Amino acid sequence: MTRYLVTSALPYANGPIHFGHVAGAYLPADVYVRTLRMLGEDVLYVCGTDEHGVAITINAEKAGQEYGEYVKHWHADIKQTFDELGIEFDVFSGTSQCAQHVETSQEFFTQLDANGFLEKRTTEQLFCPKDEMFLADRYVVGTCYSCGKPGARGDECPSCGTWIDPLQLTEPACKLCGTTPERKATTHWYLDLPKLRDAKIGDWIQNHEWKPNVAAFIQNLLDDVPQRAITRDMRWGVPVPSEVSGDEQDKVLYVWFDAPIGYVSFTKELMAARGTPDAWKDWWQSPDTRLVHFIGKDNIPFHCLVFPSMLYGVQQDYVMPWQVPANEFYNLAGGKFSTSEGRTLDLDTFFETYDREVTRFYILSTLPETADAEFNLDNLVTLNNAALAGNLGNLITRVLKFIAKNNDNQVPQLTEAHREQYDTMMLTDCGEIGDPAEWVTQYRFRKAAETLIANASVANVFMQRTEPWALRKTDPEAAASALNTLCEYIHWLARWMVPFLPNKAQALWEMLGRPGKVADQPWPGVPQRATWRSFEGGEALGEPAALFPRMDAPVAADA
RNA sequence: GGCGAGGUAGCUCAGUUGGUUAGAGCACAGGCUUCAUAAGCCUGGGGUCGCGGGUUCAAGUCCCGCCCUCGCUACCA
Repeated sequence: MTRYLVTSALPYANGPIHFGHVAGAYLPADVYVRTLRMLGEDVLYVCGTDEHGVAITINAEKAGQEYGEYVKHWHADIKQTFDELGIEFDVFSGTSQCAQHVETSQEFFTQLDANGFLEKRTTEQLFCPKDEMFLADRYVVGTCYSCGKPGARGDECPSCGTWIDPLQLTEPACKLCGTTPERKATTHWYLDLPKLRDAKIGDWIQNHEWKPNVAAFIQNLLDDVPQRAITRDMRWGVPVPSEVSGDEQDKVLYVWFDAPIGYVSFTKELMAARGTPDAWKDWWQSPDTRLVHFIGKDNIPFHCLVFPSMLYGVQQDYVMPWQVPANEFYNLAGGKFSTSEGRTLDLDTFFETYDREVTRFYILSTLPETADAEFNLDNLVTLNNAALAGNLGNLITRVLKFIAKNNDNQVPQLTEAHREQYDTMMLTDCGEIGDPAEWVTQYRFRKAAETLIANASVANVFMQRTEPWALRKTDPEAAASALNTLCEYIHWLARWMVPFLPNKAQALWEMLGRPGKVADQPWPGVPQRATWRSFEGGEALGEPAALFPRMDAPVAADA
């Protein structure tokens, strides 16, 4: 049986997560997973924080915290944001916390080495004699040899954008203590991407079907793949396995090497917790698995080239990615979200004013699927008032309050004589609009959200045409039948809403007097004339309430 | 510097492999309705598709040049 193994890019445990991340990799994945589950598919959704790397050690030291303490803080912070937005993983671990991660990463490294896909090389690097450590990447600062300006980092000059070779920096200095570093030889391992490309990955990439924006991105990727160093001289990280390292001391796997392996080790952790420690193989080493990576576009090279190369290179029948529905970037009205530049929203304050699920729906409606898009508060308010409050929400209250007032809050009776006419009226338009899930499975989430609203609109038209408020005076049976039909349709909408608005869907479910969790219902698909009705008439309804209060226009931003 | 994306109605955006009068939502105007969250329904106005060339019977859609905006550049999706 087909299995869907869904991952979202591991967020870096170095700061709060923002809507840009949410829109890029997490919210679409969550909607996808919820939809597949209701469709009856076997799905596993894996994520966790990426907790190694130089940026974390620098910032933890600045904050005066232990590395482990530092990443746990951000792990919890990030997890809370996901909880607030209703993003639910099967496992949300972390690369420094997961018990299986070190062993799994080391196995990858050892196997790649044994299979001839690693190369060991010795080069000169900068070493700080005072701190007694090699100055990897951003641990070294200096004057740019290209533009002559100070402030260049060991990897890149922020002034002119030149990709820096730290050995050539003018007046290099240790970022921690300012000491002038010296050159010292060090040995590292390199992932032989050219060899992996020629062995398999090149053909695989060429022949794989990618989402259009992904295909455009990776087109030139293969021509000039370099070998990449996958080890670093530091202590925070997964140690290079001793059987390979030999005499080399204090070397860890480079963070981008061990991070994606987290997808595998977190799966192992989950299965171990479930008491079936070998079950991870059913997901990672089975031809029945469809591996789907949700990422932002900056992660395309990793997930389309590097990680597949690693999965192939260990030669243990790992699955290759099935789809990589990468999104473009989601900006904050006018510029990008950036924690470091203060272009960000304080989510705690934000959620005091703006409903979480409305926010979730707005982000889904504006996802950067094909091009960069932006988050705009005015548009969020407009979407809420027009589509959610005016269309979907008002449909629900106008029908249910009418029934509460005039039919003792019970589902009105359908008279057989009216069934065909009302089925036709309701289902013809709805059939043309179609099933939101069909768009979800094509990763067209904006279109899916739009389809949900368009379907609600069908019922507003139905009510306008049948006019039950007038009809009940002239033909009560017809009026009851029309209202019965509207109840059926809202019953349908409640299930369609689940992936997009999970809590609102549940609230609606209860207003309809339905027991249990709506998320446990099977996906209803497009209503079919012969089978779509399920109310007998006479069922007690719950208390009708407005699901989507109107919002006031936001106060003009002081930006 | 390298790479990439985008410039389509007032606003936010759709526009498959080039093919009849360029679409949606919001906003705006007029009409209808009163069950409902000043909500709903119907109709309408509004665009020489960034600029200049080219290919073609036919281009928003392909090619060349230019202008503008933005992003990435491997440790912020």
